[in-house]
Amino acid sequence: MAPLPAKPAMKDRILETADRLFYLQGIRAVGVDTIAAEIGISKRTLYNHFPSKDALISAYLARRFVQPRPSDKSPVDQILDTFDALERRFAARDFRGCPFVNAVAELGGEDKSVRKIAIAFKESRRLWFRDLLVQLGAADPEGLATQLALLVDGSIAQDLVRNDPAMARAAKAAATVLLANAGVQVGGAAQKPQVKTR
Amino acid sequence: MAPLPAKPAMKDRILETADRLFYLQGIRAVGVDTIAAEIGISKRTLYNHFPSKDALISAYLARRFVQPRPSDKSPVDQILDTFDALERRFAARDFRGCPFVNAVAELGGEDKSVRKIAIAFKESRRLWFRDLLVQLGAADPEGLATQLALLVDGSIAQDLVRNDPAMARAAKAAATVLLANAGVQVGGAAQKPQVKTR
DNA sequence: TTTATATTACACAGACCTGTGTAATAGGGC
DNA sequence: GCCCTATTACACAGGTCTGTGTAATATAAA
Repeated sequence: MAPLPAKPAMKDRILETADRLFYLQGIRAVGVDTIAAEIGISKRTLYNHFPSKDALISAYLARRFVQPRPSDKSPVDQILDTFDALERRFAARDFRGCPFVNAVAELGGEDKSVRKIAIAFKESRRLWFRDLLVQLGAADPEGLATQLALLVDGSIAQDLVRNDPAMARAAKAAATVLLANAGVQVGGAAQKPQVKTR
Repeated sequence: MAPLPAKPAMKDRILETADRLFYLQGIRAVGVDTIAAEIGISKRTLYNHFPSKDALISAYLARRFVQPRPSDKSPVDQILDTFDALERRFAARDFRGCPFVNAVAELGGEDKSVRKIAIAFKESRRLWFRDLLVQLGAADPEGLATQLALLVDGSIAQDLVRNDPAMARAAKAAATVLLANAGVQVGGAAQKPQVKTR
């Protein structure tokens, strides 16, 4: 009666490989034959685990949808660490932008399920920022969370094109200013300039 | 001896149509047959004007590389108007992100010429920001120009996924704060808080 | 061993793609 | 009229892609 007979090996291997190839080379650019050949299995086996390439694409994106794990660091450190982590990922040779943005870009807005999971991912990241900002007592946590998300996605898009990890540092610098302006004590002394934005 | 016999009609029509289809549906998703059929010409005619699809792709991206025209508005208005223009484009139904970012995302970083023109475009926009910031006497115009570019690309990526023109307003609000922090007088009174960013 | 399941090799259908070859045709300038 | 160029229709080569059908084979549990 074991619900999982501990035999998810093949399906996981397929997913891992599809993830790597889809992400690095693009979804349309990678055929199922290529994925199967890379693992060393037959195409038939792949289709025994996933009914179609679309199903594999969905599973790929679902696998990429990971929530940031809880941290015991201070909220402001968690926010700023985001940009340090980005910089590290930019420096890695296998970084190729945001898989959700890339999927929407290459599959088109018509693909409903892809857009849906991409929206869900972006919103979950925004809410993660927002909750931390609420803990910090920042002014307008909703708006500021959106702005931080813009900086994240902006640096990702810029790095995708330019291959320049400095984009993450620029985003962090901007985030620092925005946080300080919202009354969050960041590194140095606290300020409350509250520039009016409209 | 007229250098241009005023007969660029066909080539332009091909480019216009390729631009629209490539941008809206993706480059890989649109075949040359589709483009020719959309114009109502034969595929042979298309290949008489462009030697390959790659050439058409390059021409498409080159056509998208437009410099912002000179304006007599104040530099700060030019900067902030950028985000208003973005919001208007987001609201249009035919907006589908940045064509350069999309091209790099779907064609992969291996395609040298595509990446090259994408980098050139991003850098030209950053320099446009930078020159305006120099005119304004802003602190650290280089860094701030990069940050503004991040906000532009971030809002574009977010809108591509979410279809939400409010992303442009959020970017504008963030830009306003960053400008004020750099000592630029924006709408209300000037401030010089100068949050230290490292 | 027997039985059930997973996997394999391999061919193939049907579609789509880029790019070319060719001979007929249209249309404007002289 | 004549000539030149652009365009057309159309077939086709050669490639890739997704997805299926099938019969043989491995593997592991009973």
